Amino acid sequence: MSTSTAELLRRHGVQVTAQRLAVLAAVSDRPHSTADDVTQAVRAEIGAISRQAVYNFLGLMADKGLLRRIEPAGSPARFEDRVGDNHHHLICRLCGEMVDVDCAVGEAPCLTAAEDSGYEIDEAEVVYWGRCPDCQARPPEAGAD
Amino acid sequence: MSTSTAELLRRHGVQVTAQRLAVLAAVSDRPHSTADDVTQAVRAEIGAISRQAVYNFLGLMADKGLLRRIEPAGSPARFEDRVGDNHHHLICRLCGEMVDVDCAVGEAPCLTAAEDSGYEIDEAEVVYWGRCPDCQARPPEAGAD
DNA sequence: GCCTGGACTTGACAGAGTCCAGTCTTGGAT
DNA sequence: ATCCAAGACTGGACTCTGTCAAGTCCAGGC
Repeated sequence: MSTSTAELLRRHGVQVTAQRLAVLAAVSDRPHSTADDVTQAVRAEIGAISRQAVYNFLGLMADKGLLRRIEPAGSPARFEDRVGDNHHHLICRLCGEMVDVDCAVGEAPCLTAAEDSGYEIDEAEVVYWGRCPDCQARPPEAGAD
Repeated sequence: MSTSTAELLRRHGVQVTAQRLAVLAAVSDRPHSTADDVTQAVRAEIGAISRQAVYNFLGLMADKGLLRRIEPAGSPARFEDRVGDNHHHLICRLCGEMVDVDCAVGEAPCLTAAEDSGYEIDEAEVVYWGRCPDCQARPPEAGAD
């Protein structure tokens, strides 16, 4: 798939490098990765990359709309390559695990505010908060250990 | 109203101090304030307070459900004393200005995810992104000046 | 094979928030 | 009214994310 990934980048006027392909592969392999997760993964894959290169490229891709940046409360920014559809996220309050939730409506903005206060709204971002199955199963952690 | 504010705190088993009353007053006066905004306001009001005291108390109040903490992407945490209802926020992408939007449903979670993946959902957080009236009126800022 | 713009690296820096040790204050008990 | 202990406040160091800037290196067009 790397070939078509490279194609995709060139088509968007973005130069292709080994680092960039590895970053995209990492995000694709582990959706909802943080910049740091990506850096680790890329280093495991191609040996080395600078923090800055990762930040630059992730930011560039997010600007181009080829990656989506998610910034949940209390967490560093996360990235995913599922773009173009308008899905939302479900996040566990305890462990931070995040999963995708399809949007019933399908296109952004998928909700209309009751009163827009004169704002020109282009997106309704929805985050569902709760407890994931694992954290429900293993709940209180009452000072055990 | 400070008297009843003090009452409220005691009723929740929270000690009352001049700093705390000033912090609550500041948040009440300027909803959507950041911790730093609050610190500035309190210093103007009672002379001095430490950053730490502000963070501790805001966190405590948020835990008790007496204040609500909002953490929009790209912004430090903001606080408001409008709790108990389930309203949402409308944020300007350009200037960061934030306004409240009433929730049509009224209680959390106000939306049901299409597929909950086994999660136990307790809140649906909605953020509307757009451009505020001011930024629409004064748009491109095309490298002027 | 050369050249130039863009990508990468390194290191310093900034903003937001937390941790910790010591001191001071609140508010219940005497 | 005074004393005392819990817990609030202070100041400073520290961590974590992310950004800026200067210099070097490489992709890809000629």
